[in-house]
Parts: sequence; C-alpha cells; structure tokens
Amino acid sequence: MTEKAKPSPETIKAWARLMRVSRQLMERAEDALKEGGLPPLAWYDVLHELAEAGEGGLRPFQLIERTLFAQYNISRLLARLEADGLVEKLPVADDGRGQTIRVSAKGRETRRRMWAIYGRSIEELVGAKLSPDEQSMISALLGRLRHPPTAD
Amino acid sequence: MTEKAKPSPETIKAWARLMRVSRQLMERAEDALKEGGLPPLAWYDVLHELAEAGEGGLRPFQLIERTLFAQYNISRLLARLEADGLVEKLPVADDGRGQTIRVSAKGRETRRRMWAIYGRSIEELVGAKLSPDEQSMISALLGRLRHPPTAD
DNA sequence: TCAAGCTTGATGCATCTGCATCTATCGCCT
DNA sequence: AGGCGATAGATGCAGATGCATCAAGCTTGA
Repeated sequence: MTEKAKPSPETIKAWARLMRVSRQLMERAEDALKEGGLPPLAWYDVLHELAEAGEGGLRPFQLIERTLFAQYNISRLLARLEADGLVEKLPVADDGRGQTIRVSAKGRETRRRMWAIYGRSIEELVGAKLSPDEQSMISALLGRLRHPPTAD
Repeated sequence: MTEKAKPSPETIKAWARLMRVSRQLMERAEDALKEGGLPPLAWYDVLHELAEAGEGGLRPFQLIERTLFAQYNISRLLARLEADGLVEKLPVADDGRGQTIRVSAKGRETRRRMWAIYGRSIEELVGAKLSPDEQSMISALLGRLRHPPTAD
C-alpha cells in the first residue's frame, strides 16, 4: 500500500541517462537536417504519418493521436506546412468542422529528402553503436516504460 | 569504407521508442511539477548542479558544461532564477567578465520541494516499471549511445 | 606596451510553445 | 424540432528557444 516515493540510485541513473541521451541524439539529428537546409524533425513526423495514410489523408485529430503533438501545435504546424505547399487541407464531406490533410507531391519529395539525412543519422547514432540484439533489447526495455502500456 | 546509410527496421524501432518514450516521460514529470505549483524541470537541473557545487558556486560556463543547455539559455535561465531569489550572482575576483552563481537558501528549499515530486515521478515511471537488473541494463545500453562516449 | 584575438556573458529579433479561450459544428436526448 | 453538452480546429497572449551579434574583459606575442 505504501507508495515507495524515493527512487534508488540505479533508478535515478537510468532516468538521467534516458533524458540526457535522448536529448543529445535528437539534437544531433536536428543539426544534421539543419545543415542540409531541411525543415525540423517535427515536420518529418507529420509528413511521415501523412505519407503512410496515402491519398485518403488524415484528420488533424488523427495526427494528434498518432504523434505526441498537442492540438494547438498541430494546428499551427499544419498551417506552416500548408504555407510551404507541403500539404493541402480539404474540407470534409460529412463534418463541417473538420478537414482532411493530404501530402502534396512536394511534401512527399521533402519527406524523401529529409529521410536521406535523418535515416543516416539514425544509423550513425544507433545502428552503428548497438548490435541488433542490443537494439531489440533496448526497444523492449523502453517499451516497458511507455505510458500507458500500449500494444506493438 | 562504404558508410551504411540505411538503418534497419530494428534500428528505426529503437530510435522511435527512445524518442517517443523519453518525451512522454519527461512530459509526465513536468506535469507533476506543474500540478504541484513548482517550476519546470530545467530549473531543477540548474539548482541541482549548484547545490552539489556548494558554497563555492559555479560559473555559468561550468553549468553549460555540466548540463545540455546552450549559452544563451543559461544566461536567461539564471536571470529568471535570480529574479525569483533562488540564486545570487557574485562578481568574480580575478575575472572581471565573470560571475559566480550560488544557490540561496530559498533556492535550496525550492529544489527540495521539487525533488519530493520529481523523485516520486522517477520512481513511478522507471523504478516501478523495471527491475534493478533491467535498470542497469538500460543504463548501460544508453551509455553506449552517448555522444561523445563519455566516462561514467 | 599595446593591438589582435579569444573568452565570458548578455541581448534584439524571429520563431515556437503552452495555456486559455473562442467559434463553429455535431450528436444526442427530450 | 430544439436546446445542450461535446468535439474540431483556430488564435491572442505570454513565456521560452534559437540564432546572430554585441560589449567587456582577458591573454598573448611581437
């Protein structure tokens, strides 16, 4: 019943490493994109989801479910993507409030160019550092930390 | 010689989990602090370093070395901390450019209150989810991903 | 000694985030 | 049908971040 409040040193260390390393790696991936004159990672996430969704596109609230973005964040991010011609907003037939977001050809192309850089970063930062076994080990351990414990 | 450019699915999965889980957990820790009416995590990091440094305090550039903050970020963060009376800036005897930052009593107290919440979050989010062995396993794996490969 | 260049820290500006709130539409329930 | 709460998405405002640059003080070397 008594909720244990104080984390052990080992727990603290795992936490600290998780926070520090993830930020470092993220930053390095961002830097690589910037150096290539490409948009930030957040754009990739959205373009990726939309590309997977295909011609049907996605509603903004579906993007929110699939990513970790807040509602207002998606709203403005989509505005920027639209301004850059990477996505288009279509009215939705049976819901006057909603819209469907679809990637444009330019959006697909941008995503492709981002992936060339981003994928290379991932390979350098993780693929080259851990064996396949270690990679699945860390995936499994991280999976246990998800909240809430999701499938996959 | 040929740099392998394309990450394997397993590598991508490890990357995706790392990014997603770390953000989720960070967010939950932030939320807990906010709910307790306490300052954000960034403040904790700085107060923590300063508390460890003791009476001697630290120079801003030393904080930059010890944390992942950018220079301008530290500069403004310290301004906010000073405005809240959590730290004091002292001139440095042998370097007219510099300053020494020292935690105030109020700063120590704030850190203590933050840790009560933050520590509990860490315990809930990591301590309760992984066994000690798993925790040291994930620490070790994350350690391999650091850049550059540092000691400890 | 003193000019050139480096280090320390601050700051103006643009962008991005977080929070709260707003508008418009929908679905339900009576 | 009509009204009410819920849902979809946008937005005003304040605070935070990133980038470039600045000012002040230090160090070095001819």
